[in-house]
Amino acid sequence: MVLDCLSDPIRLAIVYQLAQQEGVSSELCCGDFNGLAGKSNLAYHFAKLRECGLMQTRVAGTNRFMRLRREDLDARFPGLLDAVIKSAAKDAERLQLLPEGEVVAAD
Amino acid sequence: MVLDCLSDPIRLAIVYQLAQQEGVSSELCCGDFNGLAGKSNLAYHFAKLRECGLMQTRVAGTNRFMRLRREDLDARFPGLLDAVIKSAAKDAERLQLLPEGEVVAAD
DNA sequence: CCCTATGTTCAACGTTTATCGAACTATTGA
DNA sequence: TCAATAGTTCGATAAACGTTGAACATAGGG
Repeated sequence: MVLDCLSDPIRLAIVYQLAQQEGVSSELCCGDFNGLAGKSNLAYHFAKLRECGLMQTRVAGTNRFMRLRREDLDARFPGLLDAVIKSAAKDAERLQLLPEGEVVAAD
Repeated sequence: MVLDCLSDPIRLAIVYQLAQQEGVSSELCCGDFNGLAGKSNLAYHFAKLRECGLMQTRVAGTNRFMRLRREDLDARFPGLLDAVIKSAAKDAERLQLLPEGEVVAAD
């Protein structure tokens, strides 16, 4: 179930952004992901991520703040989250570097 | 793509059995997985696993021997395969131990 | 040379999935 | 109180997925 959840590009991006917040506020609210998809689509993905235990939601007024369930995940799937995030980081690097290289060359 | 591949229970079982062969022959042939699904269904899953670079096929006579592409995977997704296999092992343990406990108690 | 065993390919199917817009709930601020 | 903001829920739709059986290819043994 967790692997299936992580295999969707939008959900992986959500998890990745949440992981980058670890050590800072550890939290992001729904609106912070508006660039990834429409609101109703995001709510769908949030529900899936919650269902399989990947994240947790805290309601504060009209906002919902979400965070990774890092400890539970590391206990049940040791090393998995780190490996996935590290791979996602490598991909993000590649995807950012390659187009820049072409744009600069075309200038 | 790799995560999507690993998120199917049959493909995960295939990868898991292949991982257990590492250090022994490192290979299994199609027929060794007949318990998991029908032949044509297995061929479909084999193709998916090959497509995303998880395994490799060697043809020998009327048999096809498959092996994990461990080195390539560890290079591109460090720690991922190990984490997934370790988690699968924990699950296999749970699934085997729980029923046995009840059978022994009912004896 | 045929027959069997091993796998793949193809077409069909039912199910699940992601996506969208519209309607809805609830909270905040004027 | 009214309007705006932040999210969720629902229904519909199109695409992708897993599964199956039948037909096909190919190698090995009698």
